[in-house]
Amino acid sequence: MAGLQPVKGTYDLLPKDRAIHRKVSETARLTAERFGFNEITTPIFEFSEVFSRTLGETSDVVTKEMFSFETKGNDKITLRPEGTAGIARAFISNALQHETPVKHFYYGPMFRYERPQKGRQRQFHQVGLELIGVDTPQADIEVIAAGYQFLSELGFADVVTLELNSLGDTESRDAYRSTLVDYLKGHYDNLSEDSKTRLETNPLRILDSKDKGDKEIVKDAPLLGDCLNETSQAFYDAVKHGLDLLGIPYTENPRLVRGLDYYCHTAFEFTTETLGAQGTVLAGGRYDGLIKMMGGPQTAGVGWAAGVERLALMLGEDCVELPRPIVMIPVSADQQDEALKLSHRLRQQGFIIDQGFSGNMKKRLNRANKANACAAILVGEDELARGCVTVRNLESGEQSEVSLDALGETLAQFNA
RNA sequence: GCGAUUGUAGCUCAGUUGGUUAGAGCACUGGUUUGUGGUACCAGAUGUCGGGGGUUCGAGUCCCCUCAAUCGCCCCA
Repeated sequence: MAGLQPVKGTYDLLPKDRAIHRKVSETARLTAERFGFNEITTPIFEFSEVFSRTLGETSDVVTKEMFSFETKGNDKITLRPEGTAGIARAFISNALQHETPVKHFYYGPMFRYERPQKGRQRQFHQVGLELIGVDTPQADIEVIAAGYQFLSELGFADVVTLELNSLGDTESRDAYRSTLVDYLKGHYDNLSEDSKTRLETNPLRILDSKDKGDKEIVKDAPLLGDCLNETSQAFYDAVKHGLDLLGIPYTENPRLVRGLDYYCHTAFEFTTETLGAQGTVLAGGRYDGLIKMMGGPQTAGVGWAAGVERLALMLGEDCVELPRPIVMIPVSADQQDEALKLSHRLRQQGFIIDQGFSGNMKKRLNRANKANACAAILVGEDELARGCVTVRNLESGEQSEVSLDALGETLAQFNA
C-alpha cells in the first residue's frame, strides 16, 4: 500500500465527473441505437489468449500493456485492454453467426499498463460499436457515419478531423509490406532506433513515426494506395463514395496504419488538436480475419472505439448540471415527523427531495444553496395547523403557502 | 519502458542567501440574526511542507532515493 493514493493511473469519478462521463456514454448509446446497435456487456477480463492471440504477438498492447494475473485454478486471465476481442469471443461463444448481421454497442472500463498522461490512464473507459457479419463497404459507411453522428451530437463536428485510409486485403498488404521493407532497408542506417526495431516487428508503423529523420525517409516511401489490388481499391472507393453521399468530410491519410494485427481494408481515426499528444478520439476499422483467427467461422467485421476520458476532457466541466433537488425543511424538531412523511410521499411521486439531517433553518437553507436546490418546502407549526406548508422558490425568493393537497401540483413547476 | 518539469491547508498559491511557534485568498465551522439562503461584518479551526534517508548547531529551503502528477517519446481511445 502506497499511502492513501489510488493505484497509479487510476482515479475516482466524483459525481460531477461521473455526470460528464454519463453524458458521453449516453450520447453514444442513443446514437448507436438510432443506427440499430444495441448494448452488450462482456466481462472485463478474459482468458489471456483472447487478447494475445488476436492483437498480434509483437504489438505493444500485448508485449507491455496487459494487466494479467493467474487465478487459484491456474487460469491465465487478462483485464481487457480493448473491447473488440471480447466481443468477437462473445460472438463465437454464443454462436451468433446464425443471427448476422450482429450490431453491438458497448461501454465500459479498459485496462492498459502504460505511463499515465493527460487523456491516458491505466483504467479508462471506451464506448464502441461493432458490426459483424457484413463484408461489403456499406457496413464501413454505416459504422463511420455512426461515429461521426456521435461526435456531432457532442458538438465536436468542427473540431475533429476524420482521417481515412485503406490497408487493403491480405494480398495487397503483403505486397506493400515487402515493397516498403525493401525501400526502408535502403535507408536503414538513417532510421531511428525505434524504427530499426519496427522494421522487424511492424514496418507499417514506421509510416507515422514522429522522428524527424524517419519523416524525411517516409516522405518518399511507396504508398499503400499504390499496392492495392483491384478488389481492395474498389472497396476503398465505395467507402469514400458513401461518405461523400452523406456529406461526411474526411482527409485521406495514406500513412494511417493500425497498431493491432487484425485490421484490413478500412482504417479511420477521428483526431483533434485540442488534447495534445493524445489526439485520437475515436478510431477503428475493418477486421475480417479476427473471428476466424479466434477459432470461429470466417466472419467479417467492422467497428470503432472512442475514449470516454478524452471526450469528457473536450466537453469540459460546465457541460452538465447535477439534478436540482427540492429541500425539505422542518422549522423545528416538532415538525420532523411530518416532514419525513411528506418527503417520502413526494419522492414516491417522482420529486427529487433532499431532506437535511441537522441544523436550524438558516443552516439548512445555506446547504440548499450549495446543493443548487431550486425550491424549499418549509414545514412550520403555524402552516401545518392550517393543513399547509410554505413553498419557497430559491431563485426568486418568492414564497407562498400551499395546502398539502395542492403541493404536488405546485411543485410540478420545479421538477418531477 | 525512456527523458524533462513539478509536489507547502480541501482548492489556488506565497515562503526572502538554510535561522525561533509555516502564511494568504477561496472554501469550511461558529456568531451578528432562536421561522428565512445567496451579500456584509466578527471570530475560529486547519498542515505527517508527497514519503524515506543524508549534510548541518539548525532543512519547506541543499544532496540522494522513492512515490505521484504534468509534458514529451513509445504506443494508443
